[in-house]
Amino acid sequence: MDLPKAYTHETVEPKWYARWLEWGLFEPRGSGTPFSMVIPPPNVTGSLHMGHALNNTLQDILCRYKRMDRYRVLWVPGTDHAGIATQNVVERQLAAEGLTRQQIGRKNFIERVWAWKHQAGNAILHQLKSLGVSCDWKHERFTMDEGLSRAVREAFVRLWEESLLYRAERLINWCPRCKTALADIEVVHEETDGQLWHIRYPLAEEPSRGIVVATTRPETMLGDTAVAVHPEDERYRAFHGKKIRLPITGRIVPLLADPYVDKEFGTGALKITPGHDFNDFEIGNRYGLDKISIFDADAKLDGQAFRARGETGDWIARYDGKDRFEARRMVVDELRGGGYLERTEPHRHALGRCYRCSTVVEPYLTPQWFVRIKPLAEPAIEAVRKGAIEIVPEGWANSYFAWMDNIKDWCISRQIWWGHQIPAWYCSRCDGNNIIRGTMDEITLTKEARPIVAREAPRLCPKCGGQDLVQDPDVLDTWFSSALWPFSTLGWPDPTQDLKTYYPTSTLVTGFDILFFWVARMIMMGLKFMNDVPFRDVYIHALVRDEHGQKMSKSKGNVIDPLDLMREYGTDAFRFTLASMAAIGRDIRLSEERVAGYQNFVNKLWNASRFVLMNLNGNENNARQETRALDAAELNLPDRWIRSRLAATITEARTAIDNYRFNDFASVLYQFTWHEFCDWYIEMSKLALNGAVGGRVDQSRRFLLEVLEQILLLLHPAIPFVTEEIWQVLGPNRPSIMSEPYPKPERRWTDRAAEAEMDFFMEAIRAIRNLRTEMNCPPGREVKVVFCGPAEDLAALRSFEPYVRALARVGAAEYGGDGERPKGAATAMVGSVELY
RNA sequence: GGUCGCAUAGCUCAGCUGGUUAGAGCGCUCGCCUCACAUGCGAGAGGUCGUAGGUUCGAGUCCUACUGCGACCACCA
Repeated sequence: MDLPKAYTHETVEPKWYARWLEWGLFEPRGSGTPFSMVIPPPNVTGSLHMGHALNNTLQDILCRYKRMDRYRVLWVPGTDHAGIATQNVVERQLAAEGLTRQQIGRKNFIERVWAWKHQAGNAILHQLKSLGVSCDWKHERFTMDEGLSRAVREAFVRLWEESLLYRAERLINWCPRCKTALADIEVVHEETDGQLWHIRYPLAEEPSRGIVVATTRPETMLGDTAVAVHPEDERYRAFHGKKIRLPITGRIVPLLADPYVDKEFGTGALKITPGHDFNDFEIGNRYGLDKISIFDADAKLDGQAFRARGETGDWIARYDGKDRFEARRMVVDELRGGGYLERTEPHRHALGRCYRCSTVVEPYLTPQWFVRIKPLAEPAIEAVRKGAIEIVPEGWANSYFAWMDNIKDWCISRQIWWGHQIPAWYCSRCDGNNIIRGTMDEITLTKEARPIVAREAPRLCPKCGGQDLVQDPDVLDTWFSSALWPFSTLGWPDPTQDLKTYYPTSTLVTGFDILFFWVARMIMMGLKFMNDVPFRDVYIHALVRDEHGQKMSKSKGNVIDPLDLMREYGTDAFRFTLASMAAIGRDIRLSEERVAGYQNFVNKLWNASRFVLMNLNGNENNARQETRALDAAELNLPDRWIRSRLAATITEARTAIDNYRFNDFASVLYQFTWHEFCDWYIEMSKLALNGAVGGRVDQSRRFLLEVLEQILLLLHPAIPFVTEEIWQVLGPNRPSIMSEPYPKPERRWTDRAAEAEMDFFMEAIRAIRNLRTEMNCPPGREVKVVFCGPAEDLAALRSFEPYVRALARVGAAEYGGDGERPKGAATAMVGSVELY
């Protein structure tokens, strides 16, 4: 029964993690109230970063606490297939071999992604394990597991059957690099310095007159089908009803008067490109304008788009195949050459970029699948408004409402290969003209194609009995499967015991960056398919920044690898740091010094434990119940005090964690452990153990052990490894600390009189030490102290004299009878301190 | 453009529903290798709580404006 002089996290951490697994301690146990959480599934492509570390540390603290507190805890881990991100990774590998996915074909490509997933995809889970997370690995799921894929198909089909899903040609955000549609929230708007080009469009009838439009995207004029002005704009009243002949294309377009146009902006005249601008699209719909899609999927000019309309001219050949930015330069040059470019001015505006690859997105007219979202959003809004779901900190509820109130239909189809292929098929016989076969096995579907939606591939066309059915080549947005995560991981659509027991889950811990991507959608889908919220509480934690408050990013080179910190300072120190800085609603500025500071705390706990251990004689455990039940009358003051303080600490720690105040939790325990238990209680216990203050020595030993064990139990959720290590040395061969109940304060422990008395004595000791320092008294040198004050206080001090002697190095004490001194003010009672 | 958040010791931050001398960690100063711990012990310096008003018996804590940061949302070409 001994602790090594130094704590070695390198060997202790893996040892205990392996044993916890072996003992099945992460699996739900007992018959307590269920407490369940699902992990925000990290991307299979990911590696552990600070965000994951914080997110999972907080979840683990909750789980370990609840588990010890006798809840039946299930924490479901897993990973997300991360469609575009993963596809990009594997495509890059192919590129290194000089290949493209198109060259190897869809089937081979998907096999290749799976191979990659099996080989490298679970790295992040191993990293999570080294963080100590106590999730139930037997429940591990992957969003493309067979079970979860079935859930995805089921959800899709049900939405379709209830007309909450439709396929239609709409203007969507298109990433020309990923070559897929994106949902609105997958577009990151970025303020960018651009230009505003003022272009003169001549009237068809009188080319000498014209109207000047202002645009940030001159190349889109090739797709213009109208010009609009405000109906009450006096400048343009004379133009109403006129036709305009566009430069370059020579296309004749109408001039519209529409109040949407802002008279103040630019020239007050707006070119309308319904095929490449969301507003123009709306206007186009109102006036029945042609929507010309001037680009292909690569955002290169598509000559066919013009030829198909019967347009002619050598400009078509000139622009055909040109990239959109090249086209812009060409258009500007050509306009300038033709005298159409009136002027340009610098203009700052928000540019949309792909959230995966930062390519400037292109509004693009294509057939896509959409979720009709309003009917799903309404109950989801209600759930938060009525408190069925509580968002912490509540400020985020505002963002949630703002987004949900203005939510637009969700584009869920993606033109990539890695993901859940859409469970819709098309009949070659019925729909032949709408199915365009490309090279290899690629097909393209027109907007008129009529999908047959089914859970499993149909053998025959239900209409004509045809056998040649092709599946929709698109896959679903990754977030579609994530939205089902809280119930798909529990076995849905089967009515499993897990679902019954653990749904709705208790708490979701996540970052605000995926509030809309994920949280909002889980709420909508949970309510839709489970008729109940997916979780009761949503705890939204902050971002981990560097010590200067900068976002960590590879490009800035300020990324701190959590694994490095864990290796250097120990996982417990790292976890405790994260917890202690996780104040509600505030970003975390992580500095390495801070972690080092908490490593000292771990070390302090270790050494305090060594002290306790070396003072035990082996019989203490037998009498623990007795110790806990002892009456105040049987105890000396320090014992009464520490027990009372312990009770208060337990209450505060529980309250903190119950309210997701992880920083309070950490701070309360730090304070108690170091500054009450170590600084005072242990120091005073030395006298008791030496027999210098009377009382029973065995009782003092038991008290030391008892309080230390309570400290270990309290701290375990935050620093699981070192607490288990000490726990096991204190009681060899006993069950894991994880299976112990979380401390509860007993009413009799609270002893306000003892606390007041100790405060008084501690103040006296500090006053003496203070005076010693002021008079430059060497630390080892004993002094004589004269106390003056009310007789009652003097008597109290006299009873405490052995402690005063030891803790303030007092060799002799005198008690003068100055009744004038204020009662209870210990500092004032220290009349004089002198060398003797 | 809209919404929200933050401004408290040198640094990073607590301070929840307004109430005794505003706290912590790190850093700093001084003195100590005191038999658990120098990853330590003891003592100490350091803050007109962003600015200006207001509510109140009383405000870092509530209200208003301003300044400075930051975030999110957004179709003004």
